[in-house]
Amino acid sequence: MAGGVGTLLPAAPGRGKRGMVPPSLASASRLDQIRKVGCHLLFHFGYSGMTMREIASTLDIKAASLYHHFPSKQVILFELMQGTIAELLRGLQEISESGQEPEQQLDAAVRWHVLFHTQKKEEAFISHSELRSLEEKNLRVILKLRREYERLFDSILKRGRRKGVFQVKNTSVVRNCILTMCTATAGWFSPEGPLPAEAVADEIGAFVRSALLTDTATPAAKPEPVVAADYSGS
Amino acid sequence: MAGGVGTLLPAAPGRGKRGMVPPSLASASRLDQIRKVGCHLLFHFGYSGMTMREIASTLDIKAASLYHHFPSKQVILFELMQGTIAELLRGLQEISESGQEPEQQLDAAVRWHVLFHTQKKEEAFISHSELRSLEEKNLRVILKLRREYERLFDSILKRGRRKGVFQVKNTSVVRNCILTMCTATAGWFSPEGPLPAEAVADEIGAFVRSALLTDTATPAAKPEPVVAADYSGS
DNA sequence: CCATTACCCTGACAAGCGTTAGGCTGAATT
DNA sequence: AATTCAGCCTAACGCTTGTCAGGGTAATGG
Repeated sequence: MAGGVGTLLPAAPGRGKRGMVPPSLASASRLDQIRKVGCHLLFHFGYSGMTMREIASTLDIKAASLYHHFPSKQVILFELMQGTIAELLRGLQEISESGQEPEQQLDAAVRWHVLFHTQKKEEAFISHSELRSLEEKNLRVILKLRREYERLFDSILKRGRRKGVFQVKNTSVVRNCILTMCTATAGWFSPEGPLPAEAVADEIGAFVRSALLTDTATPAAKPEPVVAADYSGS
Repeated sequence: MAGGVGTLLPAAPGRGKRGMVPPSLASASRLDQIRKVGCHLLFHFGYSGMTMREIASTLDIKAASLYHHFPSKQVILFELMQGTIAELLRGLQEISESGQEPEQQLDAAVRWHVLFHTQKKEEAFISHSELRSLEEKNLRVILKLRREYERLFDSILKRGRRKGVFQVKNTSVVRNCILTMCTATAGWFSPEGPLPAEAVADEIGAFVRSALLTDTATPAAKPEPVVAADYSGS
């Protein structure tokens, strides 16, 4: 990573024709191949920029054959988003049922969110950028999951505030700030970059901790000082 | 704001047919009308989801007539992005030429970025989400502006770190965190929400200050305590 | 009064879209 | 040996896309 913001590797105009099946998914089932290729194209071109014919040609089959596996283009998008967000939600549910203190839960939640968005960056990116492409019925399903996710996150923040360890003025502003910051890693993080996902998660975790923790709070399980030399903040 | 993440007001499928010219732009020049309507549609449907025919029908003219004002769809997008990012950049240039201390410059930069993205949310949102829709030549122009923006922001962070007032481990991670967090306000802020843009900018400013300032740093021009009662952070 | 210009129109073009109908093939199941 | 069925095909459907050529009309400026 470290560079710009990304999302533009295979340059929109001359997207490289015809079908060499990416060897990475040669062994997967056709269904998974379609999912994977669809995900890739959605990430790079968006829903209305992705075509069934391009999914097909990447897999060296014809567009019509896709309908043996999926009933429509919309369903490809919907299942991808549903699966992704549901998995993301399950992770947060586990954290919030862990019985830990709010400081540790916040740490874990941020870490989980960042690692998820850096390791499954395409799915994650799509799941928050293609809401507008969902048909109404599907949209309602996704928004419900999403609201539940925000609700859980908010409850961590609120418990921390009640306990006096978080400085949070407006819960939904702070929640939006934290979540969007973590979500955005899916846009700029690159696994080929100098920093591994773990390191990014650590740094963002420290960032959020410093931003929220009151000075009387226990420093949570802060793994290491934030700055190389000089100071160790908070 | 305060609710979900947004960007989905006019529900994709049944987007409300035919042309009532939005009265808000009845007096503008045709060129500006096209710009404005194009911006609106780009915001809601993305580049490949926006059609020339829909711009036209909103203005009660035919699609072909648009070509009297713009040579192509691509140019509508490009000019919009170019103008927006250039304006954003000018603001940051002024700040970084102000001769203030890094703490104040960071404050001002965050505030500028947030206010810009909340007040011109459509243009701003498009300018960072539609990079992938730019033709290569245009993309290079935009990326140049963008990199310059990041460079200026980085230099504020680095000066603050050298001075010992910012705790910044990895400059580009921290910069990406701050900028994407501020940028994302264009996605969830709503002028009809309970909080005015100013208040959001203040709260995010405080968030960033708390995250970055070392405990030896002067508390900058912090306008008010971060939490209602109990504590005043940093 | 004539010429120019700004602006919009009709009508069409080639290309591309998601999707469907119907048929072929070869392997698995009975 | 007969049947089923997954998986792919060709061919086409109706529609939408960006864009262009060419023509009209009303206002402007000499």
